Amino acid sequence: MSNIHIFAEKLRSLGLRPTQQRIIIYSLLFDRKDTFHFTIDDLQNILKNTSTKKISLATIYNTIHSLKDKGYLKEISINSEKTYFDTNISKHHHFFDESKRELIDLNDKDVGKIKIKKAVPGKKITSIEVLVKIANNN
Amino acid sequence: MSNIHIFAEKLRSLGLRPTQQRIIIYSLLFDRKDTFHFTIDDLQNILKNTSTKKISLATIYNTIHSLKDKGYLKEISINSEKTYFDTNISKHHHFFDESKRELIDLNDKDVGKIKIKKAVPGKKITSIEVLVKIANNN
DNA sequence: ACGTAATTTATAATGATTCTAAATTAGTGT
DNA sequence: ACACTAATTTAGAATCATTATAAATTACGT
Ligand SMILES: [Mn+2]
Ligand SMILES: [Mn+2]
Ligand SMILES: [Zn+2]
Ligand SMILES: [Zn+2]
Repeated sequence: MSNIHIFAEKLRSLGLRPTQQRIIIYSLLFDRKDTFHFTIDDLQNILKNTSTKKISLATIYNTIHSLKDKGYLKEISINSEKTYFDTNISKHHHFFDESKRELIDLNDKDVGKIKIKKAVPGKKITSIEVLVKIANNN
Repeated sequence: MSNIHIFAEKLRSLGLRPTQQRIIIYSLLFDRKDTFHFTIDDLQNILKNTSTKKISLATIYNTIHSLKDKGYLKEISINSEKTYFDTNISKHHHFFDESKRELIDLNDKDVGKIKIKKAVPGKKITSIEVLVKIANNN
């Protein structure tokens, strides 16, 4: 059973035709052990360097947005300069390394329980996310 | 002692000439009791509706960036659609109302102590920020 | 293989932000 | 008050990321 076939099935199960481009992108994003945090620009560069097949920028955007809409990617806003995507769609938090300007996952268990002592009338909490900025020591 | 004169002195003390445009913007931002969260677009609309003097978009950007660079405004990224600025420069957290798409301050004291149980070698924590998304009940 | 709809692609359009260079204004000295 | 100079404002152009368009290609059921 080749990975490609498995990815093709995954895509099909999402209602997305397993095109060559989607399989290449899907395997780049998900055929790895760890969470992958990336920008569209990152992805474009990696694809340029690792894939023989040229994938247009429009297709990169289309594919990422499809995967995001299907709930397979999370979008993360850290600053106005870049938009990040995250293959870890579970509830979790982040370190942001100000030096390398990259995200590192903080498991939900890595953060103590967060107590919110204020409520807004008529509103309920839908999510709580912590962003921990880090920089080089000294 | 008019407010305008006070604002003029404030600006001067920041190394910014108290021009008519800056005084108008400064008083709009800071002559209020509560924190003000806004986008450039918000500011432009408010100025259009409240000020007789027309202020160019370039000047709005210039002024906001000057104030941000001087540490009098904080920039906040919630999502990729808009960039928010915050007149509250103290360490604090936020509610983000998904319905109204607006920010509400969460005082540092309104959030229980946050314990980060993971460290990154060679890195130190420079800030911890919590974003609590809220939506209409039911 | 054929037909058709889905997808990809090059390219154009958009929108927010930044840049540019000319016009205006604020502060200084007379 | 007037003149001078540097700082600031401004309209408009440039840039950059993202989205839209519409023609070419591909996937897939028949
Ligand atoms: Mn990169
Ligand atoms: Mn608004
Ligand atoms: Zn993550
Ligand atoms: Zn705030």
